[in-house]
Amino acid sequence: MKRAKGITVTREESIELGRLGDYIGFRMRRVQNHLVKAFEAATTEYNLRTGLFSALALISANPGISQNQICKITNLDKSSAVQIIDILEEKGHAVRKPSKIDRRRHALYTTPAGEEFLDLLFARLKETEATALAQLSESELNLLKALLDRIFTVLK
Amino acid sequence: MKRAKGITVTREESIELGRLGDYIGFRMRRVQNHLVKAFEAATTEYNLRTGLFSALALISANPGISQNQICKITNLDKSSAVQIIDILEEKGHAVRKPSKIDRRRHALYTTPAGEEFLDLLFARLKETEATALAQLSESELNLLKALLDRIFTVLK
DNA sequence: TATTGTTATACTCTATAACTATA
DNA sequence: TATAGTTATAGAGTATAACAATA
Repeated sequence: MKRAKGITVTREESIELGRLGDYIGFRMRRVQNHLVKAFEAATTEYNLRTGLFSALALISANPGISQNQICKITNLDKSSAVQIIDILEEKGHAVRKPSKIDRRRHALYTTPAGEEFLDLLFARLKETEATALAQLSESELNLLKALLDRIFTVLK
Repeated sequence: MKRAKGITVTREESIELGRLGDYIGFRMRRVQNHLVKAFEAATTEYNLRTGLFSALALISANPGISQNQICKITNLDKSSAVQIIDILEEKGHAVRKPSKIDRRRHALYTTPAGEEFLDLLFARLKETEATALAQLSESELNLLKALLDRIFTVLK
């Protein structure tokens, strides 16, 4: 079963993963790389900046959220958040309004155009994942989610 | 159970993930972010460049491997590979030798120092993952690996 | 003609620090 | 004093294209 670890690059040459193959991190990264690339390929026309999709989705799910709160969830730097919200405002997908509870903050809201765009992006994401995860059954998918959540909960 | 999706940022404010929480990609990224950061924190002293660890591990597992073969496995660009192998050579962890089968290629080999360094890095990785994955049982870990591999096999 | 490795370059993303206005 | 947001800047990573040597 040694072959199972190898990846055939050409007909002749097989490359061993060695110890690398023993780690969850490496296996997750491989899958993650593919999912990210597939989603990027499906959304090249929108030239999505990293973090923009998550930011817009979080604003939609939490009307009035602040830039700082987005940073805390997404591990984004606050200066990157400024750039991303700038883009969202330029494209008319979100707006900054003054916060009523803290005048230092901006309260962020999606626009109708932003919601439409978000629907579109989620549709693309769904297609992307459906293709990638087609080989897993419903219960296996739920299992995978549950395991990932268990790990995440501990890490937090 | 609505609260289960929220992440408490302060005592008062809970942030909803909304539709984002429905996707495997988002859940994997969260976990992946943490694993990567934990490993980086455990190896800051070595100032590891992205891809360097994988490259060294692949050279170790495949003595005589070419730069191009490494690129194919790791999704690294060939110009990035040059930089990484340069660093590995400077630090005395790997060497380029002329390939006997193709004079365009370099055949890459680890040095004893490189193997020692690799042992050290794998030990750090093992500790990192052990902490992160402590809440999963042996069988759950194997299950997670198997599911990730099933997905990867299909993607390839 | 195509591939391996190299070099140079430009672009994106990230990290940092200094600044303002508020708390 | 600390926090939210802004700005500017430098660094790291990635992508691209042009090139030489070899297949």
